[in-house]
Amino acid sequence: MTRSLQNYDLALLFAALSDRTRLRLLNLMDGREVCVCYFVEILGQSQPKISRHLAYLRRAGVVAARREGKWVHYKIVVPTNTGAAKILRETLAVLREDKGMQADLTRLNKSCCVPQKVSALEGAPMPMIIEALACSSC
Amino acid sequence: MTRSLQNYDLALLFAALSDRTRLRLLNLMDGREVCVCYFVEILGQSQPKISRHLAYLRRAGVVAARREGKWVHYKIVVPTNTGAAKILRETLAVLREDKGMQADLTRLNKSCCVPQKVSALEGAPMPMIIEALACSSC
DNA sequence: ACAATACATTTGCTTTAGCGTATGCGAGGA
DNA sequence: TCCTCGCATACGCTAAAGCAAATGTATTGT
Repeated sequence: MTRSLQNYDLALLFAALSDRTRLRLLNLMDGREVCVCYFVEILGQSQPKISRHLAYLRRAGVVAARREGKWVHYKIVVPTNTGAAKILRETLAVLREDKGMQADLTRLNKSCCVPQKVSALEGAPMPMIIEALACSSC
Repeated sequence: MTRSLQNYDLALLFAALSDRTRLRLLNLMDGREVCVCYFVEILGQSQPKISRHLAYLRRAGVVAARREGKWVHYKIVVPTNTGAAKILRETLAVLREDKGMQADLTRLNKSCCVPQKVSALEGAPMPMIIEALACSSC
């Protein structure tokens, strides 16, 4: 059914999406489960900063974390609210048209296909393609 | 064409949408051009507060103001960016399902159909239905 | 058990958001 | 011209966001 939870807190979702760094993180997670170390490497920003923004996204219920040994993987969680889900998916679609976002993805692909070239990523688990974002209604 | 301006500042749009009061204002403007005095009356909040939030929405390019004598009317401006437009329209759709938002609209209809019953609105221009938000592609 | 790795969290700081109160400004009306 | 109305903005404050730097905490390797 196309029913949504009553009175979904849209403002909270938008607050999570209102920061460029967080949008870059979401763009990197679009269709993928990504290890934190990649975020740090690709965005070229401090690890605590990345971690804080990921925590923000987690508290807003937009992403989920999964531990695997030393590493932690993040992926997008599509909201159960139908409208919020559409908004998130449309957001990702808009990000795909942004040059900076495309550049981030290019660097991610370069890094993960030849991780040994990026010393910081030696032995890091590769980003994994997931289908959780398949468009169900838009 | 379905082309969008490169690198639209999504974060700015989301910042504008990340506040409950601003979402209530947008909901009242959904398909309507509304005079500021109605916002003050319906939301039951101070005039400067309403005015500041309207200014925030204006700076984000989400609404436009039109002066008519002493009164100022506000209406939603759908972004030229295709994706941003979809996000805004979907946002309005989600708001329509919110009980609080529905209550706001009920009060707006009551106030504007019998403005003489609300002393604060004596002589105020009525909200005007507009078609600017007609769904063009969603 | 000890050290190193990969993240998370705390601390201290600066910036910005949001609010109430007071004030400014443009458009009528007397 | 002065006053009032409708709205916008400035001011002073408090709370929250965002950052860098330091510290804490699992997990793994030795």
